[in-house]
Amino acid sequence: MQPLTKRQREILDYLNEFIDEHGYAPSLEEIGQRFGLSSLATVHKHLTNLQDKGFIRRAWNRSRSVELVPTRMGARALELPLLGYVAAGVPIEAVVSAESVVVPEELCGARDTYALRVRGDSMIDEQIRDGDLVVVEDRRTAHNGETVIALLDGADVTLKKFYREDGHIRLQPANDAMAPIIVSPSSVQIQGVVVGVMRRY
Amino acid sequence: MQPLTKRQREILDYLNEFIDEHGYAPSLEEIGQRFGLSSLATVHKHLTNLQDKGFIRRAWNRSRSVELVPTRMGARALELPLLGYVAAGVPIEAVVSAESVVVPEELCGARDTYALRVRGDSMIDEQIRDGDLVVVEDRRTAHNGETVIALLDGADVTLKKFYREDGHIRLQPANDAMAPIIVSPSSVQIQGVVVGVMRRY
DNA sequence: TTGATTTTCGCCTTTTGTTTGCGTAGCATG
DNA sequence: CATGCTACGCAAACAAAAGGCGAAAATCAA
Repeated sequence: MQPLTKRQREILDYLNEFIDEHGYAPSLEEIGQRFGLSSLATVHKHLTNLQDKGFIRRAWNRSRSVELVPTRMGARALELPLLGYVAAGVPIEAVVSAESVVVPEELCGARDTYALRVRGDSMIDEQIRDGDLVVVEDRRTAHNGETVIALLDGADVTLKKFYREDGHIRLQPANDAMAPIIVSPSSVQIQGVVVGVMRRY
Repeated sequence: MQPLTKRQREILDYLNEFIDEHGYAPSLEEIGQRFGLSSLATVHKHLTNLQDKGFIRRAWNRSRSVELVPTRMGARALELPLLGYVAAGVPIEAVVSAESVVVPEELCGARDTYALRVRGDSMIDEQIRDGDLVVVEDRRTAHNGETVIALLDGADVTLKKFYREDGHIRLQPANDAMAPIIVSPSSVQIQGVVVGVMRRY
């Protein structure tokens, strides 16, 4: 969508306002009157320009047929670093200036947030599949039932559901074919908590 | 992207601010006035440099045609209309100016795209759960295995996997507890194809 | 058909962007 | 130190787009 000039912006704003108020578009004359234009040709030219730039649509030769095309731009989103893969092994190497992903602000946590690509089907029953992108909020503690990025004995990193039970921590894969990992609180380190999932077909 | 000089940074910031405030770009003279430059050539040269370094785009010889190229922050994302719920019943009422959702551009299809909130667990085995947001590309045809929004007999709308088999269409829920729907091609109308999924915890 | 509305056609003025030529200052390099 | 490069600046001439006019033609809806 191309940028507007001052006049075009004024007219577009007026169209917006008028349609919002009346439920239908103004006639050429009403527009001209609003802006003190004595020639409808001028108005018509403006509308044509707005149409060329993709801000409105018009049915040919129909009264009050201008339609605002949804602008759908300028939305709030953040570009999060894509730090690597998660499943097993040691995926989170804080590679500087690696890839990055655009994520809607609503999907991000309050604190530092990053993204990881999921490898394998260990969380399949939690509706997280191979290839999905998980949005991870960087924190060191988790509540029961949350999906976490956990570091085991300073070595392996996995994506599991987190449960604190008496005397130990249970890391539960959401997959019947896999067994839970039960460890002492001292040997597990929470790296982050999954706050969002994104998938592309 | 190459680094900016001090002056270029100032001008880029001003462009940002002006466009954000007015909805259109400043003219060369307005820029020059803001910075106390008496020659438009100076302004012009700055804009050319900014363009060469990839921070702005300009249409040739067009008024107020400078456009900021999306930088790291506030990255490329679209605001798609959230048209309602999908599961069964008739969810897609093209409610104007209803809610909307911010979706990364990468998740959107090429054509018109909108979002729906998923109700129920009919697609649970496809890793789409109750409450998820599906990004739907508006089209009328689908390939085998794609997840589609289908309209049955002009009445019910459902979210199913699509299979064209000899003589009929099979709409397959991804849930063992549910039976597939088998209908003739004439009584099913594809409304759109799911191209993305988003979930927030 | 008639009245309301939109399109189109010249022609004009104003606004805006582009180009060329010239000049200064800072900085790095050979 | 001279040389060349880049950033930054001025002024004027020019070209094109944007904004505007009035009238006539074309279209649509009632």
